[in-house]
Amino acid sequence: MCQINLHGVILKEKERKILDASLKLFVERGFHGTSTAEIAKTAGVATGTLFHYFKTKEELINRLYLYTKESMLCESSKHYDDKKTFKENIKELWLKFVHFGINEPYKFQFILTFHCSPYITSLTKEQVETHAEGMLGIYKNGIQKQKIKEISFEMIMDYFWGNVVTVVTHFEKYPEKLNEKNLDMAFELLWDGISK
Amino acid sequence: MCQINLHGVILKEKERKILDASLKLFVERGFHGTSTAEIAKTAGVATGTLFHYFKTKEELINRLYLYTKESMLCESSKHYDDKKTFKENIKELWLKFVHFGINEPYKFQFILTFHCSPYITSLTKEQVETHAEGMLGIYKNGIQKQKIKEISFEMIMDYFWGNVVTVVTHFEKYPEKLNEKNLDMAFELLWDGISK
DNA sequence: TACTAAATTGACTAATCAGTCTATAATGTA
DNA sequence: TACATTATAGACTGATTAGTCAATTTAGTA
Repeated sequence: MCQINLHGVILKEKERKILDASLKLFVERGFHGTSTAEIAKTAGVATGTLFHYFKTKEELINRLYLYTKESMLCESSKHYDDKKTFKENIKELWLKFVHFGINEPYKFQFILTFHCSPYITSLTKEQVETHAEGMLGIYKNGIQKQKIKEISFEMIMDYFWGNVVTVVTHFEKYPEKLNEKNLDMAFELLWDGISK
Repeated sequence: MCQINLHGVILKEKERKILDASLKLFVERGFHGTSTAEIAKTAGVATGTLFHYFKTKEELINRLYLYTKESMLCESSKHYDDKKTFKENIKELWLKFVHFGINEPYKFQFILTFHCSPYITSLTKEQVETHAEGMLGIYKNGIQKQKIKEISFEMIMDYFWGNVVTVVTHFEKYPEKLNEKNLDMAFELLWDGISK
């Protein structure tokens, strides 16, 4: 459900093609390494059409950021489930991100590369809730139940996200190793690190 | 000792200034986002001088990669010390990388950003030994002494390096949190993850 | 000193860039 | 149908780019 619209706005077909072409090219060659002419050509539209939908190249990358980040977050918006153990709750969230990274490598890489870049305005960043939302509930719960170490929320957050990135990158590098057993082992590295 | 020369070749002063200016600008604005004119201006030389030392912009970034990566590796070339415990050995290596990242944020960020970029040729990558060298000895030792989990070397390597990146990035974001206690806690996250 | 090679300069160039503009086609609406 | 709005196209433009080149200075050597 959460695929063709962005903040509730349905994307036109050519707009979509431009975003998809940009995603591929920005990841492969970077922002300045990709010309608007190349994007238009890859998307199969004229440059005029590109600038009809996106006023500037910067607006294009900002809209692309919203597009990719929402695509990731809508996969992982679930909240804490009391019927499952604490560890299972964390693992579920972890797996959602890891699967997103594996199934959508371009979107994942784009978020990684550009979430700290100067082209993405702070206004854009404010428009998407961070992936911290899901984690905050889990963190409070974990501290309260004394399941996780007494480490600051910021540290756990960065550690959790860093672990997701590591694991996704690892299985991208060694795709033949991707199976449930290795995925479980990778999660244990994280879990044994943060749990008491 | 290992600062002004590169593969034993001593750098001329202007060559040095060009590399330093490039490092700053490439990290801040990216490869294509930085013009050779800007680099020359920042370095205080003419564009002709830049192209006298570096045939092309690509050669410049490749030499810069060698320069930064050697700068990192020469800080951490020590081998396994049997007088210390296994954990202490790992921690020492870990701290070397973390300190490098904190003390040389531009070099660290440059390596992070460009080690997977298409501008760095595979020939260049072959010229610097990977940071795997120091780790391999530790890994074999750890498996043999049954101190670490039975996980593939590649996974442990990626996990170790991912952790270094996470920790450096974290303390860059929250510099007020940088102290020995928090550094120790950060290491425990890694250690408890990989140790049996 | 006299000669050579290397270092340094900055004006210059062909190519490429983001973005514009005018014309035309498609779509919606009354 | 008649009219207005939106979508699409691609040639075009002024600015910027990586890299060149001829002229000049500096450094090394005999």
